[in-house]
Amino acid sequence: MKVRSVDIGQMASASEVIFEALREAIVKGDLTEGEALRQDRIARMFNVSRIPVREALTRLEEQGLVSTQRYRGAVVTTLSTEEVSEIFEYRALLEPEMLKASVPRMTDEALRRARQIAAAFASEPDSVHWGELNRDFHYALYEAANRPYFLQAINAALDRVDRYSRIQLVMTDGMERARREHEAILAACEARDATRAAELTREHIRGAGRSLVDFLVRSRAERDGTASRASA
Amino acid sequence: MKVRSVDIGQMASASEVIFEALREAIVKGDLTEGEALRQDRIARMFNVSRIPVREALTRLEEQGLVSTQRYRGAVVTTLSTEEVSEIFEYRALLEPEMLKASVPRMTDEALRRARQIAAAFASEPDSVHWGELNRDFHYALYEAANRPYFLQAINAALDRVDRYSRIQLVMTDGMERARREHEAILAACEARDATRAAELTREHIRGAGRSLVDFLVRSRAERDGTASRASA
DNA sequence: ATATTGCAAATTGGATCCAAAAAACAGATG
DNA sequence: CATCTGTTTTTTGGATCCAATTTGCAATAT
Repeated sequence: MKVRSVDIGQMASASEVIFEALREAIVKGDLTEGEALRQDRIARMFNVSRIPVREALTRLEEQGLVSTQRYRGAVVTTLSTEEVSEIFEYRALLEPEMLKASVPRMTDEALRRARQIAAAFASEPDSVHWGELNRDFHYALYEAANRPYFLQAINAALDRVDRYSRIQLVMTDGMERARREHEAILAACEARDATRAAELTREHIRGAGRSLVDFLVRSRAERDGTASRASA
Repeated sequence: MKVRSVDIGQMASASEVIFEALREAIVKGDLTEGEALRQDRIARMFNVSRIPVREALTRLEEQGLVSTQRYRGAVVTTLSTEEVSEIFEYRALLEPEMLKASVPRMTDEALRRARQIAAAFASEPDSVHWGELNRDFHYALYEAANRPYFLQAINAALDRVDRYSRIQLVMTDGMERARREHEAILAACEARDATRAAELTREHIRGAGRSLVDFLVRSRAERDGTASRASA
């Protein structure tokens, strides 16, 4: 009898493992902006040579999560407030369009899943899994649009600003507000009102962007202020 | 006397050179879809080891220009008609927005440059530099918007579909039509009518997308037809 | 004390070598 | 003849080694 082997998912390559680990660490904010990523150190952490580490860093650079200078190594990218603002404008353009395409095609099953995730938001007001849930929620809404390129673009944008969003969410009332807005967007989807869902999404993103930029401007001004006082 | 060294632009790394060369070859269509990219062969072409070649291929994969399978190497990406269509929708969303932001900020100098490039279109109906000119034209129009992330996103999308566009342009009346539409967009910019310029751009891209997808569907159907006849 | 110069250490980019996997091929078997 | 099987060849992923460059630091000069 032929036993179909179960190895559907290939054993991941070393560089893949490292790439995913670093990517998650950066997105979640465990690696802070400006932090240097030494090839040798990372290689030892994973018990591999520097070669797969370099491949992972190359990919991260291509995604804009780290920036490297020749012979000087890689550091976690720091986004200026202008860049954060631009990325939110970008999301505010793409995501409503995505949702508009998705709503007419969403199955009841997809709506149920989205509602389930929305419920999880309410029950878990701590921010540990917030980013994860946020992704899942948006993914559940956008999935039916069946636009892989759009989805990838949206995810890339999310990756870049996620760590900033997380900081802001816990420091302000952002979490409660996001929960309410998600609820409204989901309700519009359930009512099959694509236009309204898109409009709400646009405002949701614009609002989140504004308050994040605001938060960054203030906290950076303060930091620079104390820094200059300290150095003076 | 202090002589400021002149090496403003660092000597490019080997992987950078290879990356740019392969990228251009793929975008221009010199490397055709599905073509295998052997590390060893490329390494010998550039007189380097496989290491910088692998870095270049990793970057190309991250940009979606090649796709690799573990232990099986890299091939130039083939886009389905659905993917081409989606990328044009994406461009049709981003580029008008970009232009709308750009028009109010365009200097007379920028307009002059754009007009100069538009003139070059007319004088050089051959398609050799068409893609190049097309990029330059759009870049001249979008530059003033001062949105690097949008620009990068647009360029990435252009890179993916450029080689298909080029084929279609020479096979149909696309070149003449594009020239006319560019003229109209530029006129709207010169009249500082951002809304109209954006609308024309959207239709320009939508139209180009439709006719390209149409062209691809037909030429691929024919190819598969002859192929199956040949193999039968 | 501060700026400058000349090593030494740390770090990266690339070359060479080796192991693992896939593809190509040849012979055996139904 | 098609198919299976074992072997050889090709090709990729990763380890180790070396060269080029930057960085840290000490000694010196101003």
